[in-house]
Order: sequence, then structure tokens, then C-alpha cells
Amino acid sequence: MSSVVSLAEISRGARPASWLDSIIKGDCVAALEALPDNSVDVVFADPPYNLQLGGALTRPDQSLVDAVDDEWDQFASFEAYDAFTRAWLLACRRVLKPTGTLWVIGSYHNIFRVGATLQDLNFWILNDIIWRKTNPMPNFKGRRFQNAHETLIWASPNAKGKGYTFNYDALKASNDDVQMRSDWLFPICSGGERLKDDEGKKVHPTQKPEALLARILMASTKPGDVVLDPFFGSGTTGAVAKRLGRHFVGIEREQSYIDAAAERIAAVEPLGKATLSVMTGKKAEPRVAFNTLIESGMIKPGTVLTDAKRRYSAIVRADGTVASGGEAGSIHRLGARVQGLDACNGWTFWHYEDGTSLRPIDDLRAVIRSDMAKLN
Amino acid sequence: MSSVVSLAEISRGARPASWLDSIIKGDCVAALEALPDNSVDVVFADPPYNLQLGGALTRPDQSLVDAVDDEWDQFASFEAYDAFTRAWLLACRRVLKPTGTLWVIGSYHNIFRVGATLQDLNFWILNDIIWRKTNPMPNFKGRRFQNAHETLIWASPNAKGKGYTFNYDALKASNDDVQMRSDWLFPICSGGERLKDDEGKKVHPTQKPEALLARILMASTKPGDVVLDPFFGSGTTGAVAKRLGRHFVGIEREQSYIDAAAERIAAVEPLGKATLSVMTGKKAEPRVAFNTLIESGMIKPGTVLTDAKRRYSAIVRADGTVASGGEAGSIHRLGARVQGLDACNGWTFWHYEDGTSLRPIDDLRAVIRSDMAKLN
DNA sequence: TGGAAATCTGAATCCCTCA
DNA sequence: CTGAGGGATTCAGATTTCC
Repeated sequence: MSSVVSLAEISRGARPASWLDSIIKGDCVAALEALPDNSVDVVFADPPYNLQLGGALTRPDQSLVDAVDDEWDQFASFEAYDAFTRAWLLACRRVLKPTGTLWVIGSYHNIFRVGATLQDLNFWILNDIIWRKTNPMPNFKGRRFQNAHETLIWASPNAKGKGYTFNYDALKASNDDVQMRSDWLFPICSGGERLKDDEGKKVHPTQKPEALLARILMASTKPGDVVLDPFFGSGTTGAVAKRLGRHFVGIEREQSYIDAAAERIAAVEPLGKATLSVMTGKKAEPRVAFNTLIESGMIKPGTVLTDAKRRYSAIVRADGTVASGGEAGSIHRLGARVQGLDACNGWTFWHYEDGTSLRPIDDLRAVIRSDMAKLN
Repeated sequence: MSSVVSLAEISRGARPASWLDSIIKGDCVAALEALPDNSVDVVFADPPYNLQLGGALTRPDQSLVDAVDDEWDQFASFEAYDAFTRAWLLACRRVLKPTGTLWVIGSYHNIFRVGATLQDLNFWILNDIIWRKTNPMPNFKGRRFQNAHETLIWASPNAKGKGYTFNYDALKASNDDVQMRSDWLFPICSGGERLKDDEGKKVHPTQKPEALLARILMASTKPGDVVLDPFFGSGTTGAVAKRLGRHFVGIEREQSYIDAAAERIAAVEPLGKATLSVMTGKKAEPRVAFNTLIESGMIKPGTVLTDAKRRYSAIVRADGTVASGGEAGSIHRLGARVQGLDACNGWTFWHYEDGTSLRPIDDLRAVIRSDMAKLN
């Protein structure tokens, strides 16, 4: 499934097969230039936080350093790091679909700069997520708190941040039916999962655990989506994407990492289709108009609906609206109106008499939906 | 113990008694100008978060969320916020002893900008600390992860970050003899601790829990140290400092906050040494999600679960839900569904094949729990 | 009066489709 | 592009109300 291609083999607009599920060797920003606009659903980035980067150093803002000019070098390297961050973030945004999202992971050494740059570039932060490590390295000198977490930022590439994929219902169902929080607990990558070379030395210094990537991809992608990792490293993103039925694109400069990642990904067995389907909630169900209940004869015009406590009532009219005390409108509008609220879900608010009991009209919608499902 | 002084009463070099253990009314930067150089051991700052909220937010029951829309949280732009941040940080650094440290708390709305500014100004970050909330506000619309934490940055005012106070051994001893991690678990401030006015309305929209301040001061100050809070608000810093035998200086613009804080602090009884471990108590048994079993590799997607008598079966999906005969959901919902019941404990209902025997998945949860017990 | 049930609330950048 | 409208969406804990 995975292959390594050089930059020369890729030109903008090439058919997807040439770069999908492959590792592109080269510098991150340059390699991204070769990918088409709006071609990626999610970016996961684990950028370096080494501040000794190459490239031009821009002049620092004197107002910021003021009394402290013996730290020039360090300040200058922050500037360089920021320029580097801007460059790869902008390159990622071009290839990212407007409805896509971007993840970045970092530690306190770099994540504040990355987050501020994201905001400067008009990305819209959706969450910051804390990866709590079950087994972090201790602080040996006893001069600080044990650094037991890393921070991820999840952001939309545009200011409003609408329309992105978030598998809320599946996450909630997998989490004992309570919504997933912003603090996640995982072990660091070690043991059999950690890639080692022939001499038993670790292949990559900061290999991320597959469980972390799995939650990220399960949360923010659908099967068949394209996931880009501009700092591919040992290929955790690719391995998890392949296993979960997502496409990947990796960018990496170091040949040794590419070799290890390609071998690793080749050994991954994708999960079957049945295991990959994502649980969805009511939002994904087909829309049923209230009128359908009337047309199907389930509710007859003239029927009186009430709320669960019979405080309010309304009469069903032949045109699919309901009326109460001179007011008329949709089940939602009238439900809101009688309660003096801005909004109301008429399906769960209004009830009908079913022999002895009072039942929400939503039960009737469920019957319609179940009938519709049999037709497919 | 506490008193309110105006700016005019304070001149640089005044003897400590004039401003120690008092609340200075005024703008934070201007007020700081009046304090002597190198006079403060620790700064705790809870600056405006610049939330940038949109329209009104309602809960599913249509009730209105009481948003933080105060005038003091509004900034025209990120640039304006950054300039504000630089100004108060520089003012704090002047009054801070070189061996002192500074704490800032924030959320993803502002903390990245604050962190980057700290670095730009040559502060040295010692740790970032995560305050995990036991009872955060949910995400009502199901469009994001529940925002369940806030971030603190702990920094030294100079590049090397040497000589600061860190009560490592005391923290370790209070933490079951393991070193204190960078993720802390506390409830939000509510109940009797939350200051209310005569009408029962909260005095301040973002009052911080005393337990949080207690850990901060126990970690980074010694008895008799001076703690400065440039955004004093309802005076949590002052109350905790007084209780723990530290001096405080608060700066606050709003008279209503000053009045409430002064009254609050006056009522505080300084503690003897013994009582503090109460504040750092641990929480009960942690919740374990079914997803954790998948993410940890104990249960693989595609695994078939059955009930104890093998009458029902379900397949585990990669999203952490289980599916059976076209139905899918959490282990609890599907367990209820297949039995035709309203509710079901999926942990004890569903079983997996363990070699020759059938064992409840609850056994696996027990293993996870014993691993997690070390973490709180 | 006691226990159960209902209500209230917290630093929140909180919808999506179609005309 | 905007505007209208359907209709989906919450966790823990304290407090108040009800029976």
C-alpha cells in the first residue's frame, strides 16, 4: 500500500494515485507545494521543537527585548521558529479542504508559539487537548513538576470553523455514554510498538503512540478520508490511517525514517469494513416532515396534541401546521411560541393520545424512518 | 489584616507595611509602577482570557448560559491583547525578585499568546500545568470535545531560571511519595466557596478554587513570602495566602470586587501547619471507558463479545461502539437493546473469550483501573 | 421532617441545509 | 452570499422544591 515517491514525480494536479498512501521525501513546505489545493481532510503535525533551525533570521522587534540584549541569539531563534511555523501552516492550509481540520502536537517549548501563530493566521481553535502520559519520564533533579503531558491543538483552517467532521456520537458511545473530554490518558510509545533498529536502538526519538493517533482519526475523519502528516517521522500516522481505512500522505526528509516507516506500514493489516463503520446520531438520520405523518394517516387533521404535562395543546391542521390560541406554525415554532422560548424540538415536545397513554410524536417519526430503512 | 489603599498613598520605596496584605485599586500596570523593585516572591496572574464569544448559547433545555461577556474581557484584536500582555508582564518582572517565579492561568483562547509573549520577553518556562476540572461545563451542541481543563504556565523571570523556590519534597510527601505531576485535578469553584451577593448572584464570573491556589503557593513559596496578584478579582489569592501564612498584594480595578475580596479575606483564619493535606485529597475511582480497552490493545476491533450464556453476540468496532444485527451503540445501550430492556451494565453483561473460558469485560476494566490508580 | 425529584449552574470562541 | 427554518444538543454537583 505505501510507496515512496520523490518530489520530481509529483506535479500539481497529478491524479491522486500518485501521491495517496505514499511517503514524499523532501522538505515539508517544498513537498506540500506539489500537492493539489483542497485535497486533504485532516492534517496531523508533530513539528520539531528544536529551535536551532536554518534559514534567514529576521530582525527582532527591539521593543520586546528592551533591557535584555544579551539574549539576542535565543530571541532570534524564536523568530526563526515562528517563520518556520508560519510557512508550514500556510502550506498545509492550501492543501486542506475548507471543511478539514488540523492537529498539532507539542510541549511547552514550542506549543505556545505554534498556537499563537495559528491564531495570527486566522485558524480557528476548536479545542486544545491534553495527552496525559501514564508513564512519563520523571524529573530527575527535583526542581520542577514531572512533565507528564503534551498538548495538542485542534483547529479549523478558516475563521468560522464550520462544517468539519467530528464523530461526536461515536466518541460518546465509546466513552461510557458521556461526551469525550479534552484530557486524554495514554501510555507513551514503548515496548513492542516502539520501532528499533538492528542494534536495538530506537529508530525515532519521539515516536507517538498509535492509540493517540487512533483517537484523533476516529474523532475527526471518516473512512476513506485523506490524512496528511507533514513531519512523518516513523510513520505512526500512516500506520494508523491504513489500519483504520483512511488514506495517508507523509512528508519526511530523513531516509532512515522513511525506510522504517514504509516497512512498518507495509506490515499493517487494514481492519474490515464492518469494524470501521462509524456510529452516528440523530443528526445523520433522514429528515422526516411532520406532514408525512398526516399523509400516511398516522395523525389525522383535527387531532389535538399536548405537551407531556398537558399544559399546552394544539390542533393539527391539514396543511401540516399546528394551531393554538390564534397562533399557527410548524410543530417547532408553535412549541417554542406557547412556551415563550426561542426554539423547541416539536418532535419531542408534542404528544398524542395513544389509547390510554400520552406518547411523543417522535415515536411516529421513528416508525416512518424504520419503514424508510426497509426500502434501501 | 487586609486594607484598601489608593495609588496616591503608595510611593516607590515606601516601607512594606503600607502595601503589604492590601488591595490596591487601579489599573494593573499603573499600580505596579508604585511598588518597589524586587519586592515580590511570586506572582499569580489570572488575566482576561479574551474569549471572543459569539451569540447567546443555550442548553438543550433552552436555558441560557451565563456567558463571560464583561467589558474587561473585550479586546479589539490579538495585537491589542499582546500589547496588554507585554505591558503587565514587564511590570510584574520589575517588582519580582530574580529568584521569584510567575504563574499565569488561561485557556486556549489566550494562553498560547501569553506563553509566546513570556518567551519573547525572555522569561524561562519551568512547567506548563494542566488544571483538570472534575466538573466542567459540558459542550452543549456536541460539536467539540468537552473543554475540561485550563492551562497554567510557571516561569522564572530570567533566562537561566535558577534559585527559585520549589518545595519538591513537601509536594512529593503530600502526593503518596511520588513526585507531583504537571496535571492536577480539582473541582471548579462552586457551592459555599463561591462568593455570592445579597441577591444570590455570583460576585465574580471566574472565581478560582482555593485548592488550586493552595497547591501553587505550597509549591512555590515559603511562609512569609510575598505573593502579588495583579488581577485580584474576588481575592482567592489573598484568602489562600493569608490562610497559609504568606503575604499578599492584590491589584484590582472594580470596586465591587475589591469590597467582596476585602470582606472575604478579613474572615480568613490563618492555619496551623497540619491542615493542608485536606486540600489535595484525591478523587474516587476513575471512570474507565470501553474505548480504553480498545486503545490499550486489550480488546481488538472485530472481537466478538457474548453474554455469559452465549445467547447474544456483538462485534467490537474501531470507534469503540459494539454492533449486533444492524444495531450499534455503547456496550450499555446495545446490551439493553438485545435483551429488550431499558438499561444494562455492559461491563458485566458482555464477555470475551479468554483461552478456554468466557470472562466479563469488567475483568479488563479492573486491570486498567489498577494501572490508573497511581495517577489519581 | 426526611428522602426523592426537580431545578439550577459553571471562563463556551457550541448547527446545518436549503432557497 | 444571507436569511429562514428544521430540530439537535449536557455533566457533575449543589440547591431547591415536592411529597
